[in-house]
Amino acid sequence: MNESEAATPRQRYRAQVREEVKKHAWQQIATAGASALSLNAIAKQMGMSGPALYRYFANRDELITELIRDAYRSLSETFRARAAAGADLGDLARTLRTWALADPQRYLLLYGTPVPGYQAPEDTARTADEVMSVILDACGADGLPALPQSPLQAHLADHQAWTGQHPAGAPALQRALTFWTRLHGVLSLELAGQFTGMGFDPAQLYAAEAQAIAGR
Amino acid sequence: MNESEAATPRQRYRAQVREEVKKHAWQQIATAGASALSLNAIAKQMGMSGPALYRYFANRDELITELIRDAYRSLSETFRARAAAGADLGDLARTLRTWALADPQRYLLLYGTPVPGYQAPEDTARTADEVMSVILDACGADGLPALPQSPLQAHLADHQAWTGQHPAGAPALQRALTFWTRLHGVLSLELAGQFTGMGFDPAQLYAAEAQAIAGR
DNA sequence: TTGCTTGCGTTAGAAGTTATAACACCTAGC
DNA sequence: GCTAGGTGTTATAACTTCTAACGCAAGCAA
Repeated sequence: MNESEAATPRQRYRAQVREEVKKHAWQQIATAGASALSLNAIAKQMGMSGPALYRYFANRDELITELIRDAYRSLSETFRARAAAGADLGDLARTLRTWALADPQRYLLLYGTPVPGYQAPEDTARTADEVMSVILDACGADGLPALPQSPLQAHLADHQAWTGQHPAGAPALQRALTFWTRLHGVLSLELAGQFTGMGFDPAQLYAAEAQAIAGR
Repeated sequence: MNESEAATPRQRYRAQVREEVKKHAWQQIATAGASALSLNAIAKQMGMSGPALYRYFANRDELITELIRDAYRSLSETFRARAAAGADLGDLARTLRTWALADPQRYLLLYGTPVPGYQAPEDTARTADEVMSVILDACGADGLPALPQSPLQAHLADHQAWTGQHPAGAPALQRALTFWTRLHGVLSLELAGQFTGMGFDPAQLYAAEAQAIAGR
């Protein structure tokens, strides 16, 4: 938004083209995965020659990073909107699955296998923190099912670099992390197709895990 | 083994070269990920010209498939050996983490983001079933911590395509699946580097999850 | 209105990649 | 010892990313 309503016509045009490039990029990623994304193919689809795209993105990595940025923003906005509408932890779990299934490769771009050594830019980490912050808020609610007592809570209480200034107690910290890892566990295996042919419904497995952490 | 002690010297040589190719492939994967694996680069490392490798692997996909096959075999053998030595479910959890950390990209090759549409060959599915079978065995033991009752158990009892002829009850089925998804959730996020900078120790989170499923 | 600057798209090209084809050689086995 | 099959070679096609050099045209300013 900030980009497309820029002052000069050139900036507006530029923003518009960048958006179109990203649109085609998402299409390619959805069908063949991020590793198969080709700047050249995108350029051809848009009716221009390959090197022209480099006016808009310095290289392939920059485009992918921009896609990651957008994906994090989308997830963060979705979560904050639901939280603002009064969602509890269980609602957030369902929201996450809906968001992931809407575009599996988008989820996997954020949480799937990264290239070894890839360093996410600073601002995406901050957007990811927004997501975690919403989860932490919801983990502070009353009436959530008990989690097994474990030495983990003491450890987390002593190592809260990731919580920022969030005033969450040790049980909430454990619940938030567990929320993340358990739901990601089901979701990523489902999206990777590891459950296909096994016969059961991944949604029910997911729901059971969500209920164990977030209750009814 | 079966391959390298083959009859003719040519077959023996062939098997030897294939092994060396795979060795270099694993090195490349470990440092740059599977998507960066280059047959050409491997050939140069081995002191031969690019196309020579195609005598040994029909194409890149076939090499990667072979690596996946080997990885599954390694995991299955590791698990069956531990089980034969009397390992319980908690031991298997620790075994899994050790195996994964020994070569993160090997774990991610099996359980990370796949190329959309990639179909694993039949025999790898069977090797993966061996792993699940060992887990199911361990899930049938007495004295494991209770899992929350949920409609999932009824659903799993009705949809057991994946259990083969394994005589496991519904609680064991749920435990086995949960073992897989929860441990994978922690492990994959850790290997993907999602915990770096958060301050806590992933091993403790993993241990807590392992204990919740497998007990002490 | 007349420039001038800046940005955009082009082609050309270097350095990679996967993969096929055609050819030479060597070796294993008859 | 000879022959056939397996192995490695080079050449080539069709891709990829990305840089360089060029021309054009649109926006901005005097």
